[in-house]
Amino acid sequence: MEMLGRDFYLRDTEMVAKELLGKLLVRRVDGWELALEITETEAYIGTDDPACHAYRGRLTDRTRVMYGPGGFAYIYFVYGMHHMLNAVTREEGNPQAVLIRAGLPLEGSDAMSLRRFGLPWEVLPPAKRRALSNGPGKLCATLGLTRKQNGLDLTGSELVICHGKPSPFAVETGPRIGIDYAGEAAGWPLNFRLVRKN
DNA sequence: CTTCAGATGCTCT
DNA sequence: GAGCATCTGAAGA
Repeated sequence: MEMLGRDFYLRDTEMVAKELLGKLLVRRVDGWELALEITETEAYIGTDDPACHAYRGRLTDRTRVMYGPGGFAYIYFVYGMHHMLNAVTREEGNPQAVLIRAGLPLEGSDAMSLRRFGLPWEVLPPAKRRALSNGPGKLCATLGLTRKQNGLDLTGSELVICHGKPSPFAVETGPRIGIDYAGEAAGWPLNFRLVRKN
């Protein structure tokens, strides 16, 4: 599978968020190659977005990666126990990012299952199979992503995004999740979900 | 299926 | 010290 190049990320964040749907998120760790199809994303569009960590130009150690060029991983820690994975977008100095909220295991599901539950994929009940990567915190736990991976180059090798198999799907748009503090901006239609028809 | 509380620690004021 | 881009299990309907 061909990896997305830097230019993919140096564009309009909303467009990148939509186009990341159906792409393959590939994580190489402990000799494994894990891959998920991205099924939900969310755009955080910079200094004028009250929900964005870089709102009003806030620049701290945590948000620093967002101020660099697109195509790098912005991974942060919330709620005392969960990590969130974002793909930084736009050019250097324009702090925007796409939160990867969910995916479907496509490769290495056995390794993912062992990492999360200590059980092989074959014996996982359907509910636990779904729980591997149907939320942003779960996805990071399953792929072994923590703040140690913050700043990884998405055009490198440990964590990359590739073109998926061509397969038609629809895109559903909705409000962003879990950011009520952002007021009206929570309702901006910047959440995108991949929906495949039957 | 739904709601709900508690967990837990880093980040910024 | 307050709040957070969440998850889980338990309980009810």
